[in-house]
Amino acid sequence: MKKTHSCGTLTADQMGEKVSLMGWVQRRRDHGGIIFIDLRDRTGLIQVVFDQEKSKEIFHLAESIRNEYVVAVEGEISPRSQETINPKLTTGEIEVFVDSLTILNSSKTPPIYIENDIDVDENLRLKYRYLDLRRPEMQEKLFLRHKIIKNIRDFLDLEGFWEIETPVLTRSTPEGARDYLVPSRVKSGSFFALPQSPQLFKQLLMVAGTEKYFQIARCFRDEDLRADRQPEFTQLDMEMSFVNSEDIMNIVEKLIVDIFKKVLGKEVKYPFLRLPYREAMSRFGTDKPDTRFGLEIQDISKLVADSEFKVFTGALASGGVVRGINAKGASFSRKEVDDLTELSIKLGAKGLAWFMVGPEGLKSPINKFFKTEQLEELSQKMNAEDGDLLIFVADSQKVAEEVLGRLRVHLGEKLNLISEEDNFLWVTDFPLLSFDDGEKRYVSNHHPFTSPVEEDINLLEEEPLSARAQAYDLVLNGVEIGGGSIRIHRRELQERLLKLLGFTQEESYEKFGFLLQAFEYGTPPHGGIALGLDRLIMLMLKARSIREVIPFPKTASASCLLTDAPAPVNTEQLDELFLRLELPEKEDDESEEKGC
RNA sequence: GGAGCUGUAGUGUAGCGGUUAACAUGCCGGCCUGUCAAGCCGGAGAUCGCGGGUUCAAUUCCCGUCAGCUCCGCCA
Repeated sequence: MKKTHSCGTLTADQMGEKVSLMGWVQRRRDHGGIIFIDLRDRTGLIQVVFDQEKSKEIFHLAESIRNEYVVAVEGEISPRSQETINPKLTTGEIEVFVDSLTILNSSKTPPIYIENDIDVDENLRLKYRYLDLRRPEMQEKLFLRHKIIKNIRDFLDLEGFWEIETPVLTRSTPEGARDYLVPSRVKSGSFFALPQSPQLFKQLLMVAGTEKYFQIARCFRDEDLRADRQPEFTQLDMEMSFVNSEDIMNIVEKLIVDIFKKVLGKEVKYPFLRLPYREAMSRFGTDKPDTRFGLEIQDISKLVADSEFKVFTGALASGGVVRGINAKGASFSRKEVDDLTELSIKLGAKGLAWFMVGPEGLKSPINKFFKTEQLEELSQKMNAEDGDLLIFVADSQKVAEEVLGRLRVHLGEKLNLISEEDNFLWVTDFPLLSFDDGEKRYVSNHHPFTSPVEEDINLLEEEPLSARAQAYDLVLNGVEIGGGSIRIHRRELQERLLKLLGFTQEESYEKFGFLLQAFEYGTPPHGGIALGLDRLIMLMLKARSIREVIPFPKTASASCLLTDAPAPVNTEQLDELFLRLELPEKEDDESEEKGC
């Protein structure tokens, strides 16, 4: 017997046709003399009917069927009588009268319901992921993920990109995230690292003359997890030769517009806003602003400079700033304002100055430190209206931006100001370097292969922090979904950068010699970008976590509840690799010999 | 590494210093020929995450631990 049709695709057009269906039993309704089964496959449900009078034998077999049994049925597509049509089912006008039944497999009662909108511990969903993935909403996610990736491939193919694979076993390079290491058996004592991204290989592909490269690349970073971070994740990795930043941003915009249109049927507005890093920080307090709502940060430093309020003037005197947000229409209670203050302190502020706006103007315990005309000016600058709440942080610029940036998002959510639209933007003009106080050296903001802006190259040695990078981040709804840059393609400049980052010449040659050498053989100017596919798909499908769009994700402690990985290995395996474990003392009973 | 939240039949929840640990759903059995969240009747099912402490008595209070989730650090 062959499956001839899919359950959810059958319509009244096939009326009278004999069909053979195979799938899972969603539900059985046994009325004694007649049994209904909702048969499910990945396309949907259809009702199949067993009539006692048609065949005692088949009917008897049908009585033994339970949920999630896998069955094959043959029968005729029949119309339902008017009263028995089920408008909730796409196949609700028809049903299949069964004249042959085979039970292909039985099933235990599943630990989770195979249906949408279940409210169940994520533990269970992950442990029985194969059942969780049977649920229609998860199947939809798998399908759309497939569609998105297929569209990306089609689009980039038409644009002349070649999909090229790069190694997963590669070498550990300094900078960046913690590497996952893989010991070499053949070269004892040496290790491969799993790639954090195919960065250097894609640059070498440009040296190799491939001009336009892309890859749906699995990347690995051994860092702690978040709702939008997994230790292994998928990037759409791209690189092009003979291009500038604009070229790359343009092609990515086209790509995004194309997949939103083709997969979701949504029109995305473009070109995307380009926001210089400095402006993003001062207006939104973050380098990945959510611009779906207002509540922008205002600077009132000048305005309050000659007030009597020591918290403000003190911060200004030590080189800080006073900045604030008008929480439009917040009309918070005193308790809510106190909670907000507490949150600010948790975020790193020393406190929160606030004014409630009433019909007579600003009201606050700190009113007395300001002259009437100062309050008036403040009102105007902040566009204060009855019912608003003005909040201010006085601190270093860095702290004020950071705290207000977070408060802004918090308020946006609390005040329900965030619209459902998809809001893309580019953040550009990042500083090339920052100074790491802990390590006492300059570190790359993007990565060490990012090219400075041409006219800033001469700043590198005397004023390194002022040099801008030819880098750009793509942000969607306040989530960073990608970043890229124009790369350095000349050995001399790359060596200068590495030196600036604190690498000795020996270290540079040892770690990056292959790249520096490659640059000596006619490397074209090039640049690229990597998009976090899981995050993009999560946002496209309005999922709450990337775990929802990754078939087999890991938990917050980076383990797989389905396979129980990672797991100990036996000593023979370690011996082959010349490895010996030296674990921190901890009463561990019998954790040896598990394997997978 | 740090903080917070959660953990009670298969599942989702309730509960309380002393109970026969409750409800819904699922499961099992019976009845039932038009249901589609089928219905009716009956039944089984819980070492209250784990360990320790306080107490005459702990699922309940305390401490620790494990697991999951969220956030901070970390994530070129």
